[in-house]
Amino acid sequence: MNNTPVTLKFLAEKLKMSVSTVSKALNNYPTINEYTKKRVQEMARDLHFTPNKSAINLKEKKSRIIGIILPNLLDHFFTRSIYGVEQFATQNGYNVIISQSHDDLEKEIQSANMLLRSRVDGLIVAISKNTQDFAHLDQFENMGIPVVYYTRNPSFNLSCHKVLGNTFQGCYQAAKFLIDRGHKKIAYLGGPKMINFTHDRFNGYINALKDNQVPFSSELVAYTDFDKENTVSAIQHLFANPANMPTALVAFKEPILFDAIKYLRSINHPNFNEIECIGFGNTSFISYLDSPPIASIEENPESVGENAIKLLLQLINKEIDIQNYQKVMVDCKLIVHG
Amino acid sequence: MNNTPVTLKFLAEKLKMSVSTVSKALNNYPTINEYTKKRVQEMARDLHFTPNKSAINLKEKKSRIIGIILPNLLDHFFTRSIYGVEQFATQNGYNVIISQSHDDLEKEIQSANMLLRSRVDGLIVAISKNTQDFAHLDQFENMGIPVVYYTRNPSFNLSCHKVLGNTFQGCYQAAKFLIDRGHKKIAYLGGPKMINFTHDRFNGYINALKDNQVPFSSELVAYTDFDKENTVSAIQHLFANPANMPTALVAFKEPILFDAIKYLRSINHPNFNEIECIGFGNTSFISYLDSPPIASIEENPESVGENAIKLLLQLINKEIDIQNYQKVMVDCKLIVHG
DNA sequence: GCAATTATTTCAAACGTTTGAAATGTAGTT
DNA sequence: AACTACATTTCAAACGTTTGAAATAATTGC
Repeated sequence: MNNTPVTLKFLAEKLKMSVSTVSKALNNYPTINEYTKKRVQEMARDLHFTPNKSAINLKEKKSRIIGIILPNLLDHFFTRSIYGVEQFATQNGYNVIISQSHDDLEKEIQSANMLLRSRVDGLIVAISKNTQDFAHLDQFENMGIPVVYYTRNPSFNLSCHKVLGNTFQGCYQAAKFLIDRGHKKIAYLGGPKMINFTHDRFNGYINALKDNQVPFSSELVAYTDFDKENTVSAIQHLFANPANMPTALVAFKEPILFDAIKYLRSINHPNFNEIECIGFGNTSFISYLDSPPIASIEENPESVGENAIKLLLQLINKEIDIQNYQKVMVDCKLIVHG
Repeated sequence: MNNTPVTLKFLAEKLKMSVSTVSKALNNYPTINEYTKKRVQEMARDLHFTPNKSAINLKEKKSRIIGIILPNLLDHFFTRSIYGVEQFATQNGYNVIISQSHDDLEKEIQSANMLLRSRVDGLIVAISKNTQDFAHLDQFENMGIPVVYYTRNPSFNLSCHKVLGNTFQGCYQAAKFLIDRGHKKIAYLGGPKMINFTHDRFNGYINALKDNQVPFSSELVAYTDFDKENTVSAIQHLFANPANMPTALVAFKEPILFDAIKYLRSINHPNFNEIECIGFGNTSFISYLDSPPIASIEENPESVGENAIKLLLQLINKEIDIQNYQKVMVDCKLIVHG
């Protein structure tokens, strides 16, 4: 359609004034005559002038873009957390570029590099499950671009900003809830050991037992990655000893909890109807299950996202020194169903 | 950390050569001496030179960014379609900015404007459910930036590029499947009438009946938006007449199908166990349901996304004229469960 | 030893914007 | 008429990159 792009220069020529006047008029400089402003703004509107962000970025040395790297968009935790980020970012004039690592380090490095080239003003990242080396992410801080790790983070590393679900508290609460309902044999089905917070969740479980004088039994603890067969054998392990049969179950994440429930039903477990289960998640699908968990540990992903972007913006605006490493915990909430 | 940013100029000063030599060396120009290239590339690596994309975009007049606008990221159809887009875009050196409209026109306009300012090279969009006016999207084509509508599109408008699920074929196939299993009373639970393809799905249903000499009854058709109560009253309507009781159901989308199943079970519908259902979707949660649909209409979102980006890249590369409006249909596949 | 080639490097302008400093215009005072 | 004091506009450089044209250096042939 249009051959000549509508730039400040183009507007300036049309209006027979200088480029700077046009620029200042559009940016509402007080030194520009009101009538001039009106003329410029009308012409800009009529000709559909759209400022070129690349040019602005180049001049301003900032992009007003926040990068997000996360494993995938199929997990509702992540999509819900994005909601929190986007909401708050947009309100503050920032845009968001989302990049999926598909839990693959190579892809994560690619994403990081492209976001670096795009000169994002800050980065929010949930690392892939096999990220051990952080050179690709450290680059950002080396260039003065703040990075906030959220959820999945390098647990051993204290020299980075973190926003985490308080997964300890969530798991504690769940176990406590089951104890209060009279359960003495509460099984714990943990997640992949390489995910950093697997340990925190287990500690929440253990501490709830301890604080309430419920004896711990290692027979009642098993781990699984997200693989179905793996989950089944973990469950078989948990329900193996008739003398030590669980009456309740806390699971690392809802899909594996559902797998567990499904398995117990499929083998016609004698106490199936009495077993009370809780998992991390709280998906809307629960309402469609016939044997739903008694409660869910709601991780408040939107809030995690919002806290991450809030912290990031404070770092970008230098309200917090980039070296003054922060750790923010977002509490979980137990949602009792039915 | 670093005070002076590592730019071409900085490298040039370090190496005591001109900016252009450095640039050409990094871009592997044949006129540059091999030894020089090596020196430059090493220095660039050692100093972690990262080309500034804004500067390149400005010079090249293209961003190598594809914009996507879609209603939300909570619907797996959309997240799966993004997978297809991202995959193919990345392979071809493009990055993707995703923006959610939250099914709100105002937010969609904002997203469009920001993507326009970012000078995306192309746009893929699934419009919000109340987008009637397209000025904010037409801007792109006016600036020569191709737009591909996918899934949700302005149905009345032939002057735009479209990539659509062949929802007619999907629904036809589902109805045909049920007919072949001997059903004569197949109910149809449709989606919001303002979504453009609601009609196509209904037509698939109707045509399957017609082609197989199954009489049509308007009592067996009802519509719902995604609101639960609305769905329940639609279901009540479908199962109201004892003389015309459905034995099967085709639903617009799985969540509403699940609501339907749940309701029928809750009222202890006498034929509940015989009723066979099919919905659009195919989510992984189906495996956890006790009364799962007999089949799902898999819409192949990844393929829809991939077709959209393929078409878009052809338009960007001018392999297809921007005015030569294309319509691509992606077939659905019936997945029989169990 | 010098012109003719060829190889390699540098110059300079451009992309579209912002912004402090300088220039110009206008009105008010004396 | 000359001066000050503003109001308004323009100049010019800068941001980091690319690239054709021009300049320079190195090599070859005679």
